[in-house]
Amino acid sequence: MAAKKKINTKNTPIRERILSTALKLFYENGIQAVGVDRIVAEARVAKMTLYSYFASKEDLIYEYLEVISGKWFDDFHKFLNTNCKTDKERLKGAFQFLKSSYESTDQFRGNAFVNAGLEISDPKHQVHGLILENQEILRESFENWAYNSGLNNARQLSYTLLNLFHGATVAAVIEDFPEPITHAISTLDIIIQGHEG
Amino acid sequence: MAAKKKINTKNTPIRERILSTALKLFYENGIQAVGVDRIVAEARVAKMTLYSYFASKEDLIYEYLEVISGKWFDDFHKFLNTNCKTDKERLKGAFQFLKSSYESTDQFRGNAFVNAGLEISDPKHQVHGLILENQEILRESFENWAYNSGLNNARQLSYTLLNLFHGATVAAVIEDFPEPITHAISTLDIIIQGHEG
DNA sequence: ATTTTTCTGTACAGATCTGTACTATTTTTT
DNA sequence: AAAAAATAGTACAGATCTGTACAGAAAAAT
Repeated sequence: MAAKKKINTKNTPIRERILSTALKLFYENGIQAVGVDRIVAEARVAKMTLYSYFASKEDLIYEYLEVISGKWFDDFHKFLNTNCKTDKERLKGAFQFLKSSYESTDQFRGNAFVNAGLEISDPKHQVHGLILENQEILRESFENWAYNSGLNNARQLSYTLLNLFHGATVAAVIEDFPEPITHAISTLDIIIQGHEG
Repeated sequence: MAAKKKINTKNTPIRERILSTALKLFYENGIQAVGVDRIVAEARVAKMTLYSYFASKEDLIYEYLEVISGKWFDDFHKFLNTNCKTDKERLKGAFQFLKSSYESTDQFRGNAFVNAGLEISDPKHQVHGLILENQEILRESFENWAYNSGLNNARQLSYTLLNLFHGATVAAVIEDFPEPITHAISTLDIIIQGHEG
């Protein structure tokens, strides 16, 4: 993979333009469905320029996931910090963030990692490590918040919330409506109450 | 689409062989990732034979979803009828079926409809109607079972269970482990208890 | 202002994709 | 056994995909 080719390492706006275009296209249409030609066309860049910054489409995919991971967690924590005071509020805040993502994104396509994980079926593929890492970070956040809130079975609750999180996301994408997320939010109290006392 | 071409309508074993091969390949690898050449190769059939039974790959995809839908619901109800007596047991049985699917399938890739829905990003695509139909049938089953069990907010509970169902499925695929399903099962009681009395 | 680097645009190689043409072979029907 | 239908196998058209070659224009550096 990624042979001996000199890659331009400068951080020019052009590189950003290519990456952000790839970001948008990969997210909205899926990775396999988007060709390099389309990326360079929408980024208004020569194909050779793209290949001077990225060794291959594979590398571009990998960086896409890295960037979108950082972006997602940034937005996530920013949302939680401005909307939640306690860790218990953060448990619910995570789902409210999901809803706000649906509403603010012009074309909501769910979780980029879940989509990538389902699209790339080979579990030994390079990107699967990154995907698992992300899910684990989110789950651990749930677990910590639950533990700090004095809830019992914090670990199991974290898995439940992660399930619910994924399920609501997927269902919202498929149905093309935010209802599943709304339903998840209104169920949260019941689930959390079940872990109290 | 699907122009004026005479399609062989006989129900020969060859047609079944093509379809079952496509079923397996589409499910395990995704729709876009599997080419017609690979289907005819693994089905040990000439390409023209495939195209004498199916007008296009698009048609094959559509029939794939139809068949796998029927198969899934068949297996689902068969499982429930042999393992559950009451509708309340069926609520849990649905998730036990999911677990048994994971264990019995040599390469578990989750819900074919969810995957197809995520893969085909255009919400106006032909297959999205079929996908939504399936999800609604499952949700209504949940709602009916919940209602017959005397649980309150049966409708909202059905959405929660559907979310949990999808979430556990997706997580199991990504993690390549059945744990998310196990966790979902052990959370069911808590959620159901929250809808009692 | 001149050199050097970067970017563009087109063209193309090689692979792969869907779908078709055509002939030979096998299977089925009569 | 002869005729008809179905299938195989190869080849190929046309489109699309990743990645590269190369000449000229634009930008940056000196």
